[in-house]
Amino acid sequence: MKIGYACLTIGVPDTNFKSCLLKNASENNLYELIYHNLNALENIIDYNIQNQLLLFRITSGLIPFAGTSANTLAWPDIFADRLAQIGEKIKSSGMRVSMHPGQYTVLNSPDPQVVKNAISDLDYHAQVLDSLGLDRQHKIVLHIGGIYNDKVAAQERFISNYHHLPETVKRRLILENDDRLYHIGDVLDIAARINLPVVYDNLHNQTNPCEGKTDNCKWINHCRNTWGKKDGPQKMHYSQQDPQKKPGSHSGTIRIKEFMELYEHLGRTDLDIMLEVKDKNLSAVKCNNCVSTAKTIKTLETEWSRYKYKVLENSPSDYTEIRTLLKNKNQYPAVSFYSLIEQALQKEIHPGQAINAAQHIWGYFKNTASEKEKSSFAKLLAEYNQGQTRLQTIKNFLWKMTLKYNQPYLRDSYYFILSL
DNA sequence: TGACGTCAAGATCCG
DNA sequence: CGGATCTTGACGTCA
Repeated sequence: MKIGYACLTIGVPDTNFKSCLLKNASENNLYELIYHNLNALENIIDYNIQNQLLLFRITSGLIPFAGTSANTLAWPDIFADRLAQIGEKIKSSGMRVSMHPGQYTVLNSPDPQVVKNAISDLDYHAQVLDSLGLDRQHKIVLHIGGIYNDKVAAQERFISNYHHLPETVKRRLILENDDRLYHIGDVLDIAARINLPVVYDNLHNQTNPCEGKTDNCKWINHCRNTWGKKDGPQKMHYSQQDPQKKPGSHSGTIRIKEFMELYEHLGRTDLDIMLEVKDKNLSAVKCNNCVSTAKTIKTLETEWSRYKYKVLENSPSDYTEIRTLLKNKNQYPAVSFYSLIEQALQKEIHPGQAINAAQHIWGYFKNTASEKEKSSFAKLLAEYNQGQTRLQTIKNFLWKMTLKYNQPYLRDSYYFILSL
């Protein structure tokens, strides 16, 4: 079982993607953007390998405006070597990647121009994966599209347009249930007629269930049969509802107990799970660590080193409890560990605790900081105490100090990137 | 015509 | 001037 995340990282240096407005999409500009984005992608792949994250979705924004008339750059040729290099890392590490055109790529539109654009966009996605030198187990995920007042006709149009796709796309295409129009039953019907694998999305099935059936395991096992040997292991999308937001909104982090319930109820590990969640790689590492049986307390200690100051800021009592939990070096209490972190991060930050955590961070600098920096920090704390400065300002200051005085331990801390 | 979703660019505001 | 915060853009469908 591989567990992965989609498109972006948090807290990993030099992994941001760039884009531009349509009006600025000159060849020169596009060249620079692609050059930058391929470096970012390679840095993400490196990070994934280091952290044993072997499932990943590549962002559709990798090549800005690819597949549209705004980008006439021969990017597959120009960047052939770079793409091949990155592909080698993916292959040699055993990583599986995918791509997922968004809700605006609609293959079954009654408008021929929209269909043409969709085909061109799918072709672009296939070109990326082909240029990376990856086989057909590296998939392209697509939704069915719109209904246009006639669902039957719309489904027929999807199938007929599918047949017009180039082989490079067909061999990678897999279909996903969406949160509004085509539920998992619809998608299974369509997929059966054109022999495509189906990706089950649990949250989409919650907001758009098939015949009111929300038994995840049932649908997952149903979809299993759509996956052929050449397609690689079955894939599914997993996400959780953000309780604060409207139905269908992804949660900030994967609540680990809820995830483990599904994992254990499933009782099989011959499938890959793509997480869709705001904290991206953080949840992927979390879930990975919790399903792994081969890890030791050392893994959790490394994770703790990243979370600890953030936990201290939100909840000193949970901080103490986690430290106690990690004292027994012969156990591997991963789920308890992450549950306590989740509990801590849900708590409201009290100013006194925030100052305490900031002072812990400051401890790394108090002997080396200049007089000016010392007085700046003191001033910020005092202002924050009186409600005149935001906590974020203090954190920005400490982040600058972290880079200036090169403190790797702090540089990797989630204290700086988890804002909730 | 606005909402939907997602991200970063671009614009604007502030000290 | 630099940094923080707000608005816009790019896509297509549906209410």
